[in-house]
Amino acid sequence: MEETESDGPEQLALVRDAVRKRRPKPAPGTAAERPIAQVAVDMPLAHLDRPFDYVVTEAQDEAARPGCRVRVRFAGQRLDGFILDRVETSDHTGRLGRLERVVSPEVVLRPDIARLCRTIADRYAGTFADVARLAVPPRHAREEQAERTAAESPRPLPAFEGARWEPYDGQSRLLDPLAGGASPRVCVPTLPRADWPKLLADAVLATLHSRRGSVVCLPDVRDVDRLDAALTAVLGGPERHVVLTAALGPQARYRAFLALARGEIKVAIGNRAAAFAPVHDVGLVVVWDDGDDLHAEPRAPYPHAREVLLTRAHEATAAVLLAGPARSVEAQSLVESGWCVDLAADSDRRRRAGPRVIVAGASPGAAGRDPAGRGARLPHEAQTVLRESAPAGPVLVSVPRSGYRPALACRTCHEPARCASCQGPLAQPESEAAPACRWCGTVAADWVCAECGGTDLRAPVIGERRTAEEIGRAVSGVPVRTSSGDRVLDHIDGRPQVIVATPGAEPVADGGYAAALILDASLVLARADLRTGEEAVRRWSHVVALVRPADEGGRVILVGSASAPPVQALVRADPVGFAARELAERRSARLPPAVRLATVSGPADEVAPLRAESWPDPSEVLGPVPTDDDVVRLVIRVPRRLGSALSSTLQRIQSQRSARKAPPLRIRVDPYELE
DNA sequence: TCAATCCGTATC
DNA sequence: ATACGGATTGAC
Repeated sequence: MEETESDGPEQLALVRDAVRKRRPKPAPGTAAERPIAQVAVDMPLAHLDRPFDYVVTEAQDEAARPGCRVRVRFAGQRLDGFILDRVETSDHTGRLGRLERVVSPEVVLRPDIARLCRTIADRYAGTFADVARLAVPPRHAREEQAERTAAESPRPLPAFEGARWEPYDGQSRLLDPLAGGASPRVCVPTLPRADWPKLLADAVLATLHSRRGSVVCLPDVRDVDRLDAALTAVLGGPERHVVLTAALGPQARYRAFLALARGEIKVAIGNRAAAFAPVHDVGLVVVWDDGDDLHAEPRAPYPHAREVLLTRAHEATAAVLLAGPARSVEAQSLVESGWCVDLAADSDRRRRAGPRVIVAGASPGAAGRDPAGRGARLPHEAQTVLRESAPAGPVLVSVPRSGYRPALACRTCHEPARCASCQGPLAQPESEAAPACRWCGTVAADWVCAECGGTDLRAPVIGERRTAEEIGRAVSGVPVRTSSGDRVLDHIDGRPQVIVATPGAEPVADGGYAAALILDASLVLARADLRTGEEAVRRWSHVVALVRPADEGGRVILVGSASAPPVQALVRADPVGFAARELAERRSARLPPAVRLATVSGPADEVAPLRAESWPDPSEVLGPVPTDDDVVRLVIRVPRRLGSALSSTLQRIQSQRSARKAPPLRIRVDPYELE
């Protein structure tokens, strides 16, 4: 602390004396200043989810910084933990134990990230320890000790320029404020053929101009790779950002993590786990394609990267950029509440940027009779476009399912075909292969329908491989390739070729696709899920975004029913209008994000009594209804303003259970899917 | 009257 | 999870 004229030496001495008197005299061997460490112990029990105090010895004093890893004795066991804070006194009345060991002085869980973990744990009715495990990768001691090459004198930061952001009015509404240290919050539906990695990189660069860092979450590794390349180009080299993904392996992952934790690098990109990246002075958080379910963590307490980053932006007063070719209902909700500004390009511009979208084939009536669109799967119009466009460049064919004939049914009674030995579903994995069980692999040699005695099979669902065969017959002289699952094509050149791809596996084409076919739309829309429509628009928007604009001949043929709202959203190039409509429906159906909803799953005799819990008022308790096996599910929904009350009630239920040694129930707050 | 055991509760 | 304390039980 600096001495000022009013704080003379005498006054300082008085203050020091007062402090000394208030503090109990440190026992010999304990740290002179702030001898108490508040420790978050790595302990999954909900009723122990709070800090515990330990004494810091004199020898540990220097290394035992808030945020570092320690080892402590807790209830007779040796456990790992993080120091949350160092304080003068403890509220604990009993005897304090000592830190057994300071594992390393490295600050891996800074107080601001610890606070974020706490907020997220509370929002999702989980424990701090579970969230901290997502935030801090396992230690790699060798990497920590590695002698590091002295940082080269950094190249000057390139100037940012707003040309790419012009359609969204982004220079004045995003980039300039970011560079000036402000924190705008925006939602951007990117235009078809937009160079979105560069758009995101521009925003990161502008933020760096205010000496602030950025955190960017993208759903899958291919998206991360694309942004990685764009950042290298836009930031003038690879040294100003790091990639944080599980695919890196433990050592490289920890190296990237340390560079951020030490403040050497201020830009982190990666998949959902990167949301907690210890970027210093975070000025911007970005979520690309926030509607992709890969942003939802599959481990308890199932946080969503978008919610983590929105929380982080709120706590750190950082800017927010939600971008993607479509718009999630959650993002639309943020726009309508005024929390985010909509940077959508005007609709005329949006229409001109995209291909012409034509609906073909199955009339509404036909779709009702035959959701698989049998016979009309590749209608005449689609074949014409395929033949006309193929000479002009690559054509993308999007099919919802991978494999060859991924499902089989009885030709006579249409019942799904089942395995004779285990009742599993039958499928034909390859062109020449016999039908076999997808569960046990048993080949169904002489299949007989258990319902009607029929012996002929039909395929109500066609996978990408068989589609490629059909396309190959329809167009000759053009190579047909597939991209799906574990055999994904990342990128193709602009020569004439047909690519049959499943959602998320579409390669980027040089110069854009001349045309795209979207097949089996009615099959996709037949699913009865909360997000069926939203998900269809999201996936199809990705396809549309890869095709040349209409004035360069770009066309998209969607085979399905023209009257379905998701199809209309595509034809009218209006993903925002669709999201607004979905949100209105969620409001009237009282579903998230219009309300806060939680599910509690577990054994029937343990879940059923929870109906009588003192839930927040007002609330609706639905069920319990049986799910699989012996598990039932209870649904509780409350107005959004009571969301934190609902979460704390759920936390109390888990605490009371863990205190009496009952196993935790499966609790999900705003689950991604809800049949 | 005292040790062995059980059960509930706290875990710093 | 373990560990401790108080209550309970059973044998002398």
